[in-house]
Amino acid sequence: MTPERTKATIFDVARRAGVSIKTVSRVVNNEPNVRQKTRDKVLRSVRELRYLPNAAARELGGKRSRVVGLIYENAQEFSYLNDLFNGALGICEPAGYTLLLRPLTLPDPEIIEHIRQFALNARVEGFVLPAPLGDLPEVAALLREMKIPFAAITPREPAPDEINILCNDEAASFSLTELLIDQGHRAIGFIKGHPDHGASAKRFAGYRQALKKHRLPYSARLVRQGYFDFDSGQAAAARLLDLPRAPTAILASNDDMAAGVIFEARGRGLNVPGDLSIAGFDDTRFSSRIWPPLTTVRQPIVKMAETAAGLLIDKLDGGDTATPEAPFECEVVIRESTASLS
Amino acid sequence: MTPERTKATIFDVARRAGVSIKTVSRVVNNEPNVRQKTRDKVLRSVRELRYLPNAAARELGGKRSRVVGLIYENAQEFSYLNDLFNGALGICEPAGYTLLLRPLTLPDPEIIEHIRQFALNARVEGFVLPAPLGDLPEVAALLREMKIPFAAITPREPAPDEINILCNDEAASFSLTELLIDQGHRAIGFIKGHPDHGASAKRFAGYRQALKKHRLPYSARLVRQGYFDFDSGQAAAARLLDLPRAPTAILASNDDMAAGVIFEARGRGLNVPGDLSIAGFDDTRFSSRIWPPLTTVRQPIVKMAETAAGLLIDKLDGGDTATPEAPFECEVVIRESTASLS
DNA sequence: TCTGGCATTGACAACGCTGTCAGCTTGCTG
DNA sequence: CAGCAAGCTGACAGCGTTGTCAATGCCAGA
Repeated sequence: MTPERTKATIFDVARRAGVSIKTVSRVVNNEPNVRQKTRDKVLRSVRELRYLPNAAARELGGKRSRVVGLIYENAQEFSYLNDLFNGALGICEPAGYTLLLRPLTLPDPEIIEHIRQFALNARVEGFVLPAPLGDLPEVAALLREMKIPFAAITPREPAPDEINILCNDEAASFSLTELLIDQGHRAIGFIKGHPDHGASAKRFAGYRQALKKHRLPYSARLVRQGYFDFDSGQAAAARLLDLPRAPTAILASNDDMAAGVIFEARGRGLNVPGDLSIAGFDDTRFSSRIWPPLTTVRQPIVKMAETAAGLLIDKLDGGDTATPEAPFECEVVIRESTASLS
Repeated sequence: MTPERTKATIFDVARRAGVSIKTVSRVVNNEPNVRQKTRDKVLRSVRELRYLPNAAARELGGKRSRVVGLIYENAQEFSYLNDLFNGALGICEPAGYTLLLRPLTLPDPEIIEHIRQFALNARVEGFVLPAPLGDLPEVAALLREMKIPFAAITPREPAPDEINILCNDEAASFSLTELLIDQGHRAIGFIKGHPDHGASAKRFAGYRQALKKHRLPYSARLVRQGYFDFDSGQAAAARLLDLPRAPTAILASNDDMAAGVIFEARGRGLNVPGDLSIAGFDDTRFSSRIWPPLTTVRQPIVKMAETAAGLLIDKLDGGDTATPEAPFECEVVIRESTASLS
C-alpha cells in the first residue's frame, strides 16, 4: 500500500471502487438503496484508503454540522460535570458528532444572547441541558424559536416534545431519611437545595414523605434554605446547630453542602457521627475522601448523560420520536457520616 | 431593518457594500491592503446584516479549521481541569477558535492512535497539553510528525520550538518546606508525586533545598512515592506514620494526596495540626473545605491556560515566534492544617 | 507627461461533500 | 413478452468561503 501523500477524498474512494461519488456518499451515510455487493466494494475501498469524510465539506453540502452543545452552570460540582461530559462524549464521538461545551455563570441576564451566539457560532444542532438549565423557560423558548431540539437532564417539569432524562430523586431522599429514622434519629434537619433546581423540591418531598410515613412531626424550624454550595451548607448548619433542641442528624440536599455541615460541626468540636449524623446527595469525588466519609445518594449520571446524548442524536439523525424513558434509579451509599443514635 | 429571513452570506455583504466578495473576505480576515474607507464600508455592511462567516465554507476553502484541542488526563483533579478549560476557552472563543476537549485515561497503550484519530476527526490545528501529556515523548513525536504545534503546560523538559508554560514549583516547594521548618518541625515527611509529571521532581527538589539551607539532614526513609491520587497519599502516610520516629509534618506533592494523609491521620485518631502538620499543592476546590483547611500552594492555572491558548493561537495565526514566557509565580496559601510544633 | 512599481480590487476556480433528478436495471404482473 | 414499479446508480449543480492571479488605480521620479 502506498503511503497516502495526501488525504483521500470521496473521488479517490469512488474511482477505486469503480462507482460514482454519490454511491460512496450513500454508503458512508448508511443510506438505503445500495446493493449489498456495491456497498461491500465501497466499504473495502474506504478502508483501504483510510477515507475520512471531510466534515467541512459535509456541512457545507449537506447543512448538517453534527455538533451537539452541552451548556452547563459553571458553579456546578466538577465531578458531576465530568461524568456528564464523559457520558455525553462517549456517545457523541463514535456517532460522528462533535460535543462542544459552553459554561455559563448564573444568574446571567444575557443568557439568551450568550446561548444564541453559541448556537450560531458553533452551528449547534442540538443541546444537552443539565439542571438547572432545562428549567429556565427563556432558554427553552429560545431553543424552540431556533428550532434546536434539546435533552433536559433532571428538569423540574419535563418539557413536552423534548427529551427528558429523569431520576427518582424523591424515592432516594425518602430512603435516606428513612435510614436516619431507623437509626433512631427523631430531630432530623434538612437543608434544601437551590430553588432553581428541579431536584431540590423532589429531595425535600422525599424527606417529608418519610417523616409522614413514620409519623414524625414535620417542623419548619428544622428546614433551612441552601444553594448547593459549601458555604450555604455551612451557614444553614450553623443555624440548625444553634437551635435550642438541635437536630441529631442533618440531611443536606447535596454533598457540597454536606461538606459544609461537616466543616461547621468540626469547627464546633462536634463528633461526626457520634454527636451528629450527616448525609448528602450526589456522591461526588470527595464524598468518600473527607472525614468521615459521607453517606450519600449516587445518581447514575454517566448513564443519564449517555441516554440524553443518545436520544438527542437519534432525533437529529431523523429517528423516530424519542421514547419516553423510565426514570433512572438512584442508589443510597452508606458510609461513616451517619450512625445510630446512642 | 428587515428581519433576515435567511442568514446573510458574503455575497449579501459585498452587494450592500458595493465591493467584491474577495474584498469582504479581506476585511473580515483582517488582511492588509484594503483602503480604510473601503474597510469601513464593508464593516458597516457586516454589522447591518449581522454577517457571520460560515465556518464550514471557510474551512473548506481555506484549509483552516480554527480548532484547538485540549487533551487531558481523565484522572486529573477536576478543579484543575475546570480552570484549564475556562482559561483556554476564554481566549479561544473571542478569537474565533473552537476548543475541543479530549480526555485520555493513562496509561494508554494506544494513546498515539487515540490522539491521531482525534486530531484527524476534529481537524485540530493546535494542542494544549497540560501535564503530564507534554512530557510523553511519543505524543510530542506524533504531533511533530503531524506538524501540529502545541503548548505544553508545566512540562518537565520544555520542548524546543514549541510553546512552554512554566511555573516556579521548585521555589514554592522551597517556601512551603521552609514554613514548616520555621514552625519548628525537624522530621518532615515528603510524599512524591507521580514520576511522569514534571512538577513532581521540582517539588521534591524544593523540599531538599530547603532542608539543605537549614542544615537539616535529608533522610530517605521520610520520603515516599505517591501518584497524585488520594489512595497513594493515604498509603504513603500510613507508612510514614508507622515509622519509629514518625514525622511531625508531612508535605504531600498535591492536595489529593494531602487529603489522603489527613484521612489516614484522622483514622488513627491523630489531631491535625496538633499532632501532625500537613501541607499539599494545588489549592483545589476542596482544599479549603476539608477539615482542617489545607495549607497549600496555588498555581495561577487560569492565567497559565490563557497564556498557553493565546500563544498557540498567535502561532496558528502565523504570528511571530512565540516569546519565551517567564515562569508563572505560585503562591503559598497558609491555612489551618499546619501549626507550630508545640 | 510618461513610466515603473506598489497598493488595491476583482474574477474565477477550487475545496469535498450532499441534494436533485434523471436514467438504467431488475423483477414481477398480466 | 410487453409494461410498469421499485430498486439502484450516476451526472451535475450547488453550498459559502479562500487562494491565485490578473487588472486597475495611484503616486513618485524621470
